[in-house]
Amino acid sequence: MTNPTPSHIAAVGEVADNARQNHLLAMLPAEDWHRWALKLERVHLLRGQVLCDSGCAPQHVYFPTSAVVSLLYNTHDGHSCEVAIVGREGLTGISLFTGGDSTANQVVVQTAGSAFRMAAHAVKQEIANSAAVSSMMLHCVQALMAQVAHTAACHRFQSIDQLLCRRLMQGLDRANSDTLPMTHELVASLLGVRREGVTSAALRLQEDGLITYRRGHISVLDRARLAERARPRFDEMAAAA
Amino acid sequence: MTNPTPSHIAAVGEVADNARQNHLLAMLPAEDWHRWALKLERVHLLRGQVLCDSGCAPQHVYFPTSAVVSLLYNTHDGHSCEVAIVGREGLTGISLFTGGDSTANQVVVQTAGSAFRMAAHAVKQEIANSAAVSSMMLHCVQALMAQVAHTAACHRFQSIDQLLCRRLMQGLDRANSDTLPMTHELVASLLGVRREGVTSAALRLQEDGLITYRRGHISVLDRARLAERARPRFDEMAAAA
DNA sequence: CAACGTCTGTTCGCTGCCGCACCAAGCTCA
DNA sequence: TGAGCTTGGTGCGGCAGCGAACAGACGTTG
Repeated sequence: MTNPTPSHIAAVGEVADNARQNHLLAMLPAEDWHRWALKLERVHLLRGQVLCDSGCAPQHVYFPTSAVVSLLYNTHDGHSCEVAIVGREGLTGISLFTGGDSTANQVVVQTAGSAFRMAAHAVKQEIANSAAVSSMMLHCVQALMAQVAHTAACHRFQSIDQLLCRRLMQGLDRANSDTLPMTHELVASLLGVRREGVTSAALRLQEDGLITYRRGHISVLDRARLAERARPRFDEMAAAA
Repeated sequence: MTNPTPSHIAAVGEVADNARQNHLLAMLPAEDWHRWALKLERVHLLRGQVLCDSGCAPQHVYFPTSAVVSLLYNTHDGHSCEVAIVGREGLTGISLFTGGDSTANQVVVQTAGSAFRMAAHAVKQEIANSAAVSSMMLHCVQALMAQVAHTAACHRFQSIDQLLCRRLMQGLDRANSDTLPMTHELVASLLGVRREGVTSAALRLQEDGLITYRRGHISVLDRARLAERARPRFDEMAAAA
């Protein structure tokens, strides 16, 4: 939407204004940020765009601002499911940091939007030169690990209803509105379940007034009850007792 | 089994002899290893021992040699399942490195055996002072992440049979013999399924000559076919075609 | 405006897993 | 040696999710 800025100075100004919408970039100390603003590039990410394929080394590290991306695990038999989700609170491409030059995960854009990116070689330089930067990466790794472990547990114990609730919450946390741009089909592929399963789960949630939806858009009406429902019923029993 | 060594020098010698059975310790460059031998402590780990509870900061980093430990994810409703497994190829307590001072995961000893450990504060010093050490930690994080992501996918797509095969393979890779010391009940709790489910899966595997077992011990007879069976049948179809 | 492709709703039979209950065969320890 | 706990084997009803197939509704595009 914004026109290309005519001068380099103005471009840097724009970066400064917008890039800090990403929480990680916002937390960078001034001395690092000064260099970073020159090395960051603003990009618009399109839904479905593959930022990094499984088995490949990332070419860039992406810091989403309004975009939301998924980390997908592809099995050798063609199935795939989402193991983590990254929005303005994080970054993609930590394998550049952890050293193995390829990720097991495919990184795909789920919600179109803006992101800032830095080339792989520049990131490696920054990591080597700044303690604050590598500390940032470490926290990111920690958060990602927790998220993936949580996903593993949810995939074992939760019903489709619960998985859907949880996924909607995750999307909501990273979106600007209460409406998420996703079809039942898409949700199904992220959760690793059938489309029909998602449809009937969504119907139940809609009947109960938690969400409403139309062709390709799911709107959350009652976030609190959605969060409650994302957790196993054993909880409710304990709470009721 | 070995008696406590009378002198400090002898103790260091013992550490040098045995600790390097852990692959990470074995790869440390000589200059780092020189310091490490003085800071490492040999411990014998007992089955069921909790090395670090979820929500707590690890007191030590453990480098298993003959022991095998599990990383468990505990849900708030009392369920739990294994998200990763660590043997002589790795270490526990990476959260000391990634910075958040608590892990989401509980670390429990599955197979009794030896390990070497270093106190948390000493580890932090080492990480700060040696590039080789932090590189080692990074690779470890990478490997762990891959393992957890794989677990997430398996929990979604695999049957109990496949989960069992996979878990036996993982155990085997880290054991000294073909016999794993585990009951059906234990396996069930690690996989997050019913004990009966494990029993019937084990029966099938036994009928097919892949394993044999008796009270608390599972022996793998045909590792190749076990590995093959751990993968979804879609693979076999593709391979057959 | 009409045609087409995408998205959602619905059905049916089947399978795998769950929860429960019970029994038999080890192993351990007094 | 015998009591008692642990471990493994079995059966049964029930349900959630799968696979496949089809129909209607929506939106976009020519």
